[in-house]
Amino acid sequence: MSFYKSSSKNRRDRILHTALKLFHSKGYFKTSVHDIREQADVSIGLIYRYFKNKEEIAQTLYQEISEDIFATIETIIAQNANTHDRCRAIMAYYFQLTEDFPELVDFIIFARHKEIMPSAVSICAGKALTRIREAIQEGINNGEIRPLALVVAGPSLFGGMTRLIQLRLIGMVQEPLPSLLDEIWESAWRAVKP
Amino acid sequence: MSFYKSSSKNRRDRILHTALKLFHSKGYFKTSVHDIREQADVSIGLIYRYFKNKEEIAQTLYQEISEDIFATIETIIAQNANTHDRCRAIMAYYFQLTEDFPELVDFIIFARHKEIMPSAVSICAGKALTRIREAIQEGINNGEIRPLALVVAGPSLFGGMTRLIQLRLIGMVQEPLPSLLDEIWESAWRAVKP
DNA sequence: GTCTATATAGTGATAGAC
DNA sequence: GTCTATCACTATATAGAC
Repeated sequence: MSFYKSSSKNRRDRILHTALKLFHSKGYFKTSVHDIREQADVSIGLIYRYFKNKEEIAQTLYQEISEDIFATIETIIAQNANTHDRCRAIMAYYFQLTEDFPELVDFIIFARHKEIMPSAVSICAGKALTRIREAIQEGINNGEIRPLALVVAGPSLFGGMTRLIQLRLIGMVQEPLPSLLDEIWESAWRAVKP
Repeated sequence: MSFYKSSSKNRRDRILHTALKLFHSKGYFKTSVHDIREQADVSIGLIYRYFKNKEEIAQTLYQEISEDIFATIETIIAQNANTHDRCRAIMAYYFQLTEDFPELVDFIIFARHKEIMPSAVSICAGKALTRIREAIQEGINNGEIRPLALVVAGPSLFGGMTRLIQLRLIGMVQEPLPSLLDEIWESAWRAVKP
């Protein structure tokens, strides 16, 4: 479906794919449009035909990736019956995503969006994150999770995961994340279960 | 002691202080040396007399702040007798630091150091973080913490805190963090206690 | 120590041919 | 749709006076 899943022949997708790779390896601000041009093997003119400017490349990236992740989260929630199973499946999904597409996770979770896309309207939340919070709230309401403020329950459940992903991305964790899932999930759930 | 604690008359400290403020509000890459010049009310020439280049400003910032934080962590560890009390005090410290000097915490924890300071030698770890990890390992060894891999225990204990700080910095948490300390600490400790 | 003025290079973005 | 050539600007960094 998305530009990052196939090494697209489609030129627009190739631009996006290349941009994401470079944003990850060099950082957004150190990546020039000329860098993208060179690596994607297209012309400057073509890039500016598809995207108004560099920021719009980042915005497109953000939107398309967010959409994909959100869809998966929805599916996971639909396929699992309770908060425990849902959250665990979500964690497994993010871990696998990090192994398969590290540059994608880096961009969507750890990029400084306000800095990169100042003109975008408050995306910092992200649809997926909102959906996850709703699921947690439901768990609190029905007693699966002990009565915590939502603002605390979220970080309690997923803070460890987020930190592990970050450490993995900067090379400070050697183990593939899925191999740590059982252990970190056990911790996360102990933190919030009644 | 440090440049950020007093609104220094010292010009070098004023440059550092101003740079940190701007790195936080605009981001490192969108802050030009001329911006720093203007806000700090000094000349370009003076900035380049004290610092080789823009990156060295960031490095100095990182080093001096790290040093301060590390010293505090050492003190906290010395003043508390066990892992539980030490880690809780560390969490309280970071929360208070975030309220008092948000731009400092933002820079030291969430800046993309590899991107900003590519020529610096592997600072991503940070002395303070290493020290904290040692304290956790000690807790695992003496049975205060259940037998977890260190790579999992760290994020389990402090992942929630880190995430809360991040959310607070981007304005998605309204409550002052110290008011959430009891609740998040309870979660953190439940996650790792035997 | 502190300043102003300037060199240099690279970046985002456009124009216009094919 | 796709390309090349080029503009206008900004930013880093230096030179050299006081």
